[in-house]
Amino acid sequence: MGRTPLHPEVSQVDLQQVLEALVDPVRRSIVTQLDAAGEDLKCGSFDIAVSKSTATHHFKVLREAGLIRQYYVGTARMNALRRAEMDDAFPGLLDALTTRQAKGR
Amino acid sequence: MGRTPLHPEVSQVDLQQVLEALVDPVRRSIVTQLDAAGEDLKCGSFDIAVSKSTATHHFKVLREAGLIRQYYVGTARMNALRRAEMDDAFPGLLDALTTRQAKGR
DNA sequence: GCATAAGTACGATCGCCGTCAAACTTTGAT
DNA sequence: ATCAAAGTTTGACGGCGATCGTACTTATGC
Repeated sequence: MGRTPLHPEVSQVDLQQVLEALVDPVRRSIVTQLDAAGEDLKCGSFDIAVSKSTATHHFKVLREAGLIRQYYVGTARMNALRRAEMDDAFPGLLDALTTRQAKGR
Repeated sequence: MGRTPLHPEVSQVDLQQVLEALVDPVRRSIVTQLDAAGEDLKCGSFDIAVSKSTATHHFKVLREAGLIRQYYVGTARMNALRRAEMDDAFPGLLDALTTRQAKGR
């Protein structure tokens, strides 16, 4: 497995790429689950209804958009929401999507 | 032409539909131009690099997502940003996209 | 009435994106 | 050493959406 995956600086990511990442319901669900958990989660512990290979794809898109940071712990790949950095680069965006109001709708 | 086009209540629109509308750069540009103008604009006065039929399609998507309200004035179709209603339904979302910071990136 | 302006409606095309299965890799446990 | 667990990689497939041109509709102005 690739030792440490590539992570962009959030300053290198543009709004377009972030929105393309967040428009997919599976990926947005990953983000909200991470936000709700308040801790890093391994890929396998998300509640998403897709195959493993599809999940890998979604995590990659989120990582390349600067939304999550990934690192290995044994065989497990952990996922961390890059909240502070995203809030700094795109103020209010994640807030607008992780509100209970937003998740309900 | 259809006299008065259909407009959903914002309460009938879900976040998924709004994001799908806003993820397209042409449509997001329409929204930011409306926001910057601070007044209603006719379809023809937007700075977008697509054909008229494509433009019609984009305005329809924005209208059905509850983002704009359309009405006729003569042969011109006017477009109004439904700011207050969207802010009420999805707090902070439009703010996050119309910030100068967001537009620059 | 006629021409022009401003959009709309309708197909058709084309590329991208989400999806999966299958084969593979790496790590940890027995 | 083997085996299982957890992801990754690759290739293929299918559907949806952005785009355009053409033909059509409606209103305004002369």
